[in-house]
Amino acid sequence: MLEKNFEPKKYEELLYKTWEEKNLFAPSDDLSKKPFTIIMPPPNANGSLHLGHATFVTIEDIMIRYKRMRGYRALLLPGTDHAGIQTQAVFERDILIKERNQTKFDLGREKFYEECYNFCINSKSTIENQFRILGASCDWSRKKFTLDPEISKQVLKTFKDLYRDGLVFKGKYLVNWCPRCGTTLSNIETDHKDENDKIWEIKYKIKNSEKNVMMNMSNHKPQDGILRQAQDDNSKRQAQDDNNQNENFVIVATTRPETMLGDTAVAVNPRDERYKNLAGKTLILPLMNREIPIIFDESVDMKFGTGCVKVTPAHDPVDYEIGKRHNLEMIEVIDKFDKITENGGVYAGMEKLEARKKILEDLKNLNLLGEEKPHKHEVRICERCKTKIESLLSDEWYVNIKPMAKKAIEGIENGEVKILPERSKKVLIDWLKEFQPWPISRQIWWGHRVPVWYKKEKLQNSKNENQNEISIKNMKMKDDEDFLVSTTGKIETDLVVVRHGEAEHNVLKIKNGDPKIDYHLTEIGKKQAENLQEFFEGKHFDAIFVSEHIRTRETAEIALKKTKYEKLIVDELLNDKKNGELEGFSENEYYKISENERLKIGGESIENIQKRVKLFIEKIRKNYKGKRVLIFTHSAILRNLNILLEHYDPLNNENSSGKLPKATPYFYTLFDEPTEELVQDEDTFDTWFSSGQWPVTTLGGPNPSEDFLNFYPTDMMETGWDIIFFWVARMLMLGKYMTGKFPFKNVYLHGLARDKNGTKMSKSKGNGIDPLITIEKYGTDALRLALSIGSSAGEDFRIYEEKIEGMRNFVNKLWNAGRFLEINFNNLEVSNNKSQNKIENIWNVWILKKSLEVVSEVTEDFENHRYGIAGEKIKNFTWNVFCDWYLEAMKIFVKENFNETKFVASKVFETILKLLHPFAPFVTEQLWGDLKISDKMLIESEWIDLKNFGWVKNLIGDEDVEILKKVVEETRSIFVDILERDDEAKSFLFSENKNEKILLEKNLEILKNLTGIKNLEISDSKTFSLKTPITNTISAEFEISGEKKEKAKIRVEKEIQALEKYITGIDEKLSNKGFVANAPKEILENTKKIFEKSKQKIAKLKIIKF
RNA sequence: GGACGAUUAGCUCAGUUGGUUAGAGCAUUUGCUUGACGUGCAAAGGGUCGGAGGUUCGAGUCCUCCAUCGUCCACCA
Repeated sequence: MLEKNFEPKKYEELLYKTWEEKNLFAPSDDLSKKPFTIIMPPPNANGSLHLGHATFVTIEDIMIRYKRMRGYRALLLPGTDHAGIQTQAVFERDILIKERNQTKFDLGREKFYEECYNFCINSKSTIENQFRILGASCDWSRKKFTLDPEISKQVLKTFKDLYRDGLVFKGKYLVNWCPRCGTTLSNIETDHKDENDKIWEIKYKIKNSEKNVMMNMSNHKPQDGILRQAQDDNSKRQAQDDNNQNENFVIVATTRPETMLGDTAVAVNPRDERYKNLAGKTLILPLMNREIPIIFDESVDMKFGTGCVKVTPAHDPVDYEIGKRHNLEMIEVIDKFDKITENGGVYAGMEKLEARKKILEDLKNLNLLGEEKPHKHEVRICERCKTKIESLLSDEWYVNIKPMAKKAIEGIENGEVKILPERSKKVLIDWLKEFQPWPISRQIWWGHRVPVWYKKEKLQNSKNENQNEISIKNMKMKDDEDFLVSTTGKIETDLVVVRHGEAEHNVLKIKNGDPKIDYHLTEIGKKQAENLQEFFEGKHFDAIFVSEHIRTRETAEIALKKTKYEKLIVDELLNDKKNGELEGFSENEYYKISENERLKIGGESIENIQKRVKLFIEKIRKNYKGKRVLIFTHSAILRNLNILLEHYDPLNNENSSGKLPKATPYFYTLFDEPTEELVQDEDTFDTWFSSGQWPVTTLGGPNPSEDFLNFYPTDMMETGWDIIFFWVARMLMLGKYMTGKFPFKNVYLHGLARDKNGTKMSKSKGNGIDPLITIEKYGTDALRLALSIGSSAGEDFRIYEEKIEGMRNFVNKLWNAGRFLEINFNNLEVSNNKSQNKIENIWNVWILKKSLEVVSEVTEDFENHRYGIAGEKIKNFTWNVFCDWYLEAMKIFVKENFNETKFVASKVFETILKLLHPFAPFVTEQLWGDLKISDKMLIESEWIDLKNFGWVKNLIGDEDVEILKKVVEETRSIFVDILERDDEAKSFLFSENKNEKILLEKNLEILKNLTGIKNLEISDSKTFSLKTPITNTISAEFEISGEKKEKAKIRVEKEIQALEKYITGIDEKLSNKGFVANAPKEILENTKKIFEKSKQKIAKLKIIKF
């Protein structure tokens, strides 16, 4: 017997354990089923569960559970992200500084990495278990971590590939530098913040100024003008500044006076009349006494400040661009530790802000400081630690995303990748169109270390400018020769090996090892080769080999149609296995003969093939060491490559050895020891560089591993819209680059959780909802329902305790419906063989039909990703239809139609459990088990197939239920409102229609129960009572006492009024020629019907006598 | 500065392609209870759908403008 209330804590953990132990989260291995894959956004390994996680887990789990029930090979693949900068910051702050009073330098790089790794592994298991609490039905056997050896290996290799393809470059450019994190950041890793700051005016002397300049200037008012003479200043200053009496100044404004140390020009707008005559002039930079030019640049806003801008190309993005345009010197004056560099003259070594103070002071003393004004402006801050960003020049690795972005844009535009909500399409495309190179190196230790190795000897020759600088970044490299891009520090020769596409002899099942016999590619084979074009486009190979067989050449030629290459090198070592006398035999006959026999008649031994492969590899080693080579060959060669190059086996296991996928690239690397001592680059990759490869690497791609072949490209990428640029854009670009295919077909961007007032949830505001506390209090199902019902793609949603409480109530309601069924039926009976039975009870017919309507609607909503709406419909059906009407009526009729009712109630409840399971997996699974619906668990049951319910269509009686419902609603309302539930008063129902009268009589007990009127009778009309029409033929009649008559009268009058108003509207409509002519038939006829009905009702109401 | 979104009952939100008298939950008021559930049941009050135009036989729904709020992007010294 179920308990009175559902207590989630009692069941949730156990249920999850059972699912997991029974391995029900793993995708079915039935390959005839379609795959449906979601790669989960990996949460940061350092943190704990927050509502954002709960949101995506809920939505993704809904998708996966639904698809699993629909019979897909559903895979929800979990994982965690090492989250470079963030983890390093957390680890430094919380562990090193707080607990041990250490810095990372105390540990050193290796130790730091090791300890940070352990720290992550610990947090990782915490968050993984928290995902279990959320009910995520993900396949834990496939879980991944961005720093797993296999993943890391591929991440580094991708960098190498990009480098080989000319898409990676190193350069010294202006970057966003976070002084706290001590690293470069990409643009999207910075935020903007309004800040109340100050702006200072500084005077820059014009060198050798002439009178005419001064005269022109005097035409301007001091406020907007902008050149002022020293004489304009007060006499005190004049006295101090006697020597400069006749000099002119340009006044610039700045919020960051310290940057003036690096000024190399002052810019004005070329259209600015005020400064036309400054052409060719130079200025003397105060404090530094450096001569700097006046330049003219369109980017200067004439209306802002004085219209003169000091230009510091090395420390400001705008100035940097101006500097590039005008070929200005870039003088670095602020270093990566926020100190003034040795270029800063006497200020060298000072803290940035300290220097600012001193500079202002010195300027004041020199009488060169103008006004100081408060100034509100936007500053850039570090997305992670909120520290103000410094712009400075730094050597970084960049990815030229332009070609990849172009492809991504195409994919989005042509619908290859669909995005929900639609509007995000434009946002994403606009962002991709900006084509800014992506800086991917970060100056932190935690992450994938940049796989670039410098020759130590050369490094020692170059000078390390700054003692504090622990990076080798600033060391100069002469050219490409001086470094090696390598994932291991060894010289790496990459082989991409492709088996030919399907050829004629494959179809004919004929053995062919003689290259003189031409078997061409079939149409399918050509198609297979064509599918490689996208992958090879833009890729560079140092040599391309084919075997002597025409099929490899054809495959190569088609596959490389979009690729630039010189020639195909034919090498007989790559030929297919020789068959000797068995050449041309059918496979059947061939395999009848033993290996030994075959060798005797000229067949080729495995040893011999291996010898050929070895020879070939030696050849490559000799001629293409450190390069990348593409090979088109045969399965025999591929297999033996696998055996020979033990370091990597793309076949994964022996089961797959039977069939090697055709026209699929396999990747191998040959390693050779370098001859010189090498030192690895000290930077690590931007976290998003590895997560950008996530859908590929988690599946073991781009190597043709089983999972990669079975699940890539994935079906759905579900994530928050806030990381669309960070992540979605990068995955599209890198996934396509790595595999030739976009990593997912659909993107669903969920909204972000907000509190009741619509403000973002954050720890600092304290308005966040902790999912774990919430679950503890209300259960996982309640939280999941609150997060999913009423949410839609891209729309932020509000979540608050009352909402969760409401969902908890619903879960309990469902539980009790189950409990009620258990009380009545003990267990449920859903076997399909009863489907042929006639259903006689009208309530049973009605609920069955209603439930199927819901199935149909909800299924469509699921298919269209309207999960919020689907959930709401199920909830409403369960509560307001099944419980409030059906179960209430059932209480009365269950005894008469026990078997039939048991069957129908079971069937409908089964339906409810199935529909609701994706949203509320725990309570539904528990009920499913407790009511013994099936031996299978609910999670593995099949979705309702409407085809099995065709017979329901022919059942009749559901319309009668609609009539009864109406009777109940009308009667109940009057009974409560007018009669004030006076049980003494007599209440009657009356129908002019004989059948209806029988219907009412038959359902009298139900009507009594539903209306709450104990004395309800079916009777002939009594004219002395309050008689209210319900339908055209049915009326309810009440015997009411004197004081209630007035109330009744008001009610009836009100109703008449409303109806009359309504009917006037309809009348107008119907007399409108346009409406009659244009409205669709259905609408028109419906309107007419309603008009008549309403008219009749009014008439009936009007004749009521009180 | 550019782009996008929102504005419907006191609060939080639905309202699919324009077509019956605009819905739900919460909150409010009133009443109900001997067994599925008070984490419940029933009834009631509450909206000229932000404003102004327009298209249409018909607009919460489509178009234009405006207002307010919000978000994202962007180099304003």
